[in-house]
Amino acid sequence: MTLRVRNTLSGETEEFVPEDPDEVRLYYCGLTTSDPPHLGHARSWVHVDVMSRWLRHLGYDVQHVENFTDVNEKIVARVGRDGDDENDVAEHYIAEILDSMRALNLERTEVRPRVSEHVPEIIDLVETLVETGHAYESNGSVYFDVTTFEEYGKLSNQDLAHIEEQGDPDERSEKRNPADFALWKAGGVDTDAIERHRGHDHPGTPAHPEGQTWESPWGEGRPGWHIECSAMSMAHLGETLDIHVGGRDLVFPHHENEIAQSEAATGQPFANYWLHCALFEMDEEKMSSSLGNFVTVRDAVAEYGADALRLFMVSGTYNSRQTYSEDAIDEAVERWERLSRAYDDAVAALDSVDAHTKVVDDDLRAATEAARADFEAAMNDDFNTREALSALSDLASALNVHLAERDAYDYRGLREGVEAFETYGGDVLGFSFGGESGGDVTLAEDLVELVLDLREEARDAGEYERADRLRDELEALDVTVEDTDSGPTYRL
RNA sequence: GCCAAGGUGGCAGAGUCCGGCCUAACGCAGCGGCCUGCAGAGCCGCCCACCGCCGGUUCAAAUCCGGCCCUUGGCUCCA
Repeated sequence: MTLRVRNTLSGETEEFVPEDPDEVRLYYCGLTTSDPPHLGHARSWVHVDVMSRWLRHLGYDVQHVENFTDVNEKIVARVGRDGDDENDVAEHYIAEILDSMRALNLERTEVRPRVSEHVPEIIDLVETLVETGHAYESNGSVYFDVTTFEEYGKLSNQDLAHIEEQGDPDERSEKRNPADFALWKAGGVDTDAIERHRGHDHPGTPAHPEGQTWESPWGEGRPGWHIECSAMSMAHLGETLDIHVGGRDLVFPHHENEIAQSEAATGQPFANYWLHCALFEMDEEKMSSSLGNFVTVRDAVAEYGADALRLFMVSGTYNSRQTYSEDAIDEAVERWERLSRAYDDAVAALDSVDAHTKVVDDDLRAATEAARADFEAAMNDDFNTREALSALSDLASALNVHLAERDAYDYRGLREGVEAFETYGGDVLGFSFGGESGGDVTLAEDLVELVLDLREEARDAGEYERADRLRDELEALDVTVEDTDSGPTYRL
């Protein structure tokens, strides 16, 4: 069984073959450090994280690079509100981004390059493009000449002549063609752009915030938007990437331009597989920072927990848009409860069984095998996390049936089921089964158990009214009590 | 207008590239039963879709072909 992926470049699902048989070089277009990360970003993060985890599961050494765009007018627009200067603002949001990533249980990426630390590489790349005739200087700015790259438009499947028609010929008189894009921008920041981004929500900020500029062969200036990803990915992963991932909203112009400038400069394919994550929709429009219709990762994790959120994200496939709503997340919370409960119950049963038991449940073992095979097949089919999740649900059902209908447990069967949960649900989908208990949790557990002892005394005495009141009071504190044959259990 | 991705049950969302096992998965919600002092969880079962519309190909189509309608994304900063 081999991995197949949907490649935006070809429009087809292809067998995945990395350049190096043991390694996968993956680049993901990261965030601009000017706003708090929201669930839309988290959706892509989680999917890329799962892709990377699956590739590791398949045995590849994954080099996963995700950049921070810390040079941008939007950041300058935040100066005075979120920091004293551009770098300060960027640091502020990078800290929040990293916190959010940790909170979502994302695996750490190998390299997290920043634009501000790669200006020399950017200048080198621009110089190469100028020297080879693919770019030209104009009033201290440098533009990529799209007519010099025959394949321009191949990713977004657009005709250059048509793109040219869309451009505003008056917008930049210094460009040769309307579709040419800036590699290097002369002078300081674009004050119009800053005012646009500032909107009306930044009272009290300086009237004319300064943006940092860098020395270049064309004078003082700032890098263009698209060039950074080419320069940084090449710096860390070489001229040809195996996989380039990003949001579907970046296909044009950003990714198209990355291909043009990179391939024009190196003569090599920039990325062999282009994967695009679809977006969240709220009330039939995408969730985005600029529309203001977002929920921050911080708030969502606090309210629903990382596991329910991750489950919500992977309950759609990465390349299909997904509807965001409170109801949809509530469903994910319920699903997560079901999965984690099945796991917890299986582990508890396993702990109670003698490892030398002769009990064998063929149904359970067969169901576990089937779930494993289904999960593998689903992930290999263009990372179909939705199908994978259903395989995990099937496993949960099989374990529940075993626990509910057998009076003697199959040790090996249970152990295999639990291990499958840990491998596929934990290692691959990134759920934290079993939970973790810190000092406060331990104290809370002791207290809950104390209350439960009192409740058992009441129940034994037939004082159900008092017993139920204790249970209700615990429920009000988010402690769910459940009575079982072997005594009460609870979940925090 | 052009490019791209979609339109599947109350909701959500797979399956469509490689037509038949899809009278449509896994779930959530709802209903009934088992279990239980009760509740919850779990288990068993049920309810709800002829897969946007029209036409075509085929022994056979949600899946292929043609046309149309609608939604979203991109063409300006954006995961």
